[in-house]
Amino acid sequence: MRRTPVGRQTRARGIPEATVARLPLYLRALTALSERSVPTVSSEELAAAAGVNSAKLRKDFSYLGSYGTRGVGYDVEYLVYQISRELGLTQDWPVVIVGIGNLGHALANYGGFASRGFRVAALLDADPTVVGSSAAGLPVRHMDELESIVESQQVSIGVITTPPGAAQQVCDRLVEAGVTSILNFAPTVLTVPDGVDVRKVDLSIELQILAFHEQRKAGEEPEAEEEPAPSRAPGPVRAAAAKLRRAAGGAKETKDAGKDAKAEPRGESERSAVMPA
Amino acid sequence: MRRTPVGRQTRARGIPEATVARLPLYLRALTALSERSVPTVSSEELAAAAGVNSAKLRKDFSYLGSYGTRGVGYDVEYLVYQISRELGLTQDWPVVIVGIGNLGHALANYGGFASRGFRVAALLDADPTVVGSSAAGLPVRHMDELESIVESQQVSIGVITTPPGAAQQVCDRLVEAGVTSILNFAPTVLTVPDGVDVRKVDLSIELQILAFHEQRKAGEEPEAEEEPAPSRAPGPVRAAAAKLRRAAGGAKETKDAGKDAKAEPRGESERSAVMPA
DNA sequence: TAGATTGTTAATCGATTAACAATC
DNA sequence: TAGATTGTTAATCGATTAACAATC
Repeated sequence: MRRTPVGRQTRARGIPEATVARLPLYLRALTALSERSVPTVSSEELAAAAGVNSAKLRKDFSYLGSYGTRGVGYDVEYLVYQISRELGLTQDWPVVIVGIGNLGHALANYGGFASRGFRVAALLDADPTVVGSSAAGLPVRHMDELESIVESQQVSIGVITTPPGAAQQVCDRLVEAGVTSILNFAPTVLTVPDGVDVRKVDLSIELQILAFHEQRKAGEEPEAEEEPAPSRAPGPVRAAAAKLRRAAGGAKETKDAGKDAKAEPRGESERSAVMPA
Repeated sequence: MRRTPVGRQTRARGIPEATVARLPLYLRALTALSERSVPTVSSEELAAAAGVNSAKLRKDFSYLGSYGTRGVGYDVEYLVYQISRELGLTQDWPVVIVGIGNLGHALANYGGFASRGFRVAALLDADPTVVGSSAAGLPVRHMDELESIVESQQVSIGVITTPPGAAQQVCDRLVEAGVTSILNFAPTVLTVPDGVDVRKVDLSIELQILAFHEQRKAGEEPEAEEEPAPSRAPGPVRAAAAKLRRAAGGAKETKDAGKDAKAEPRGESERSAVMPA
């Protein structure tokens, strides 16, 4: 259905985004099995290790091709290779990291990059007091060198770990220099031209989502006390009301403890809240 | 439809997970407007600032209640308050960070936490050479103190930034001590009992997803050269084949450049690849 | 062969989007 | 009033899941 008319050994294209986002999970689980020299694995076992359900895993794999053996399972090594290839991890990806603060340092040292074909081509910073220092055995170089590094090392992926104020400007320079994929850790929405991919990691978003659910675990009162009625008055009056409420502040909000006030295992969200059985 | 039978001013519960995940984006955009003293904003403007489309934003807000004014837009301050309240950010959330390496340091210093009601109650580490040092003005304390800190400070959220090998064990102790929400930065699938939420941030997954799309930008050949036919032989033979191919290694894979080989703007994925127009 | 497990179908569920009536 | 913009509907799209025929 999603599959393109299948020729002889042409595999389907148009792998769903949700599937792509899970391939790294499978790959990690498979790599662990491989290191333990486990030769084959069933969809049930692998799904458990990756924290998803087995029907989803089989469906996901079906987009890649028929790499399993009925009655037996999947060959671990073969699948590691196929998924790696599908993700593009069988080739070398030079990346630059821009903004070498705490987070830039952490990323430069992060083992998960190198082991997956990502090679830190350079660490860059605009601050002269940081330039010249070293992180993860690499020298921190000045932003001025960005263009020449991107060009000479054929860098197509940039990682932004600058303060939010500098992110768009850095992004523009990366794109101008030829980078076509950007991983943004700065809490800013980046604007990029067509053909450039941006993905974002916001360290506080996940925490906020946890707070949302945590809040619901707390308020179990069946008959909850009501919020003051939302004012129907126009803007300014509302704003004033908001300030008043905010001033009232810290008071724990119980309000309507609804049907899902109970801890709700969210299953596999896109963002992969993993709750294996 | 999703709405519970509506009483007088009871707002809907059961906000979709996808909506919850976007509330922090809206909140950030609104906070920026608030700092510029912008009094009201339309769904169109706010959507652009948050990097989503306006229909989605209005739909999202409709789950929270009717906080806009037709013909006018939304009162910025009022909406900041409502979203903060919905996310549970109007209360104080003490968190512990376990594992004070580079990433733990980065998180301890991360401004986005404090500004949203998250307070670092303690930094913990098992390594005696790290214990006693300080990060972000806080002393690093020994793991032994975990239980007493969680109890005395009523900590319900724990952040794990340990090496992968230690993560499950740390998780178990956190849960045992009373923590019911866990943000996991270690690349491991954590097992937790019902009622405990786990969210995961994997720094390399996003990079792998970028690589997947980057790979497709490169191979534009209309008639692509085929992959060697997937072997239909059983396990061991495949494994051998895989090893052979891997040895052949670095060679750039062009293979089937399918219909979506072109750079595909992914729109708003769950993981929020933001590509504003 | 009998047992195991894949790959696929089809039903269901949830999320996105355009369009527009309601209404400020 | 006329213009603007929300809140909601309904259609569409995409993702999940259980179930099972195919087949090792």
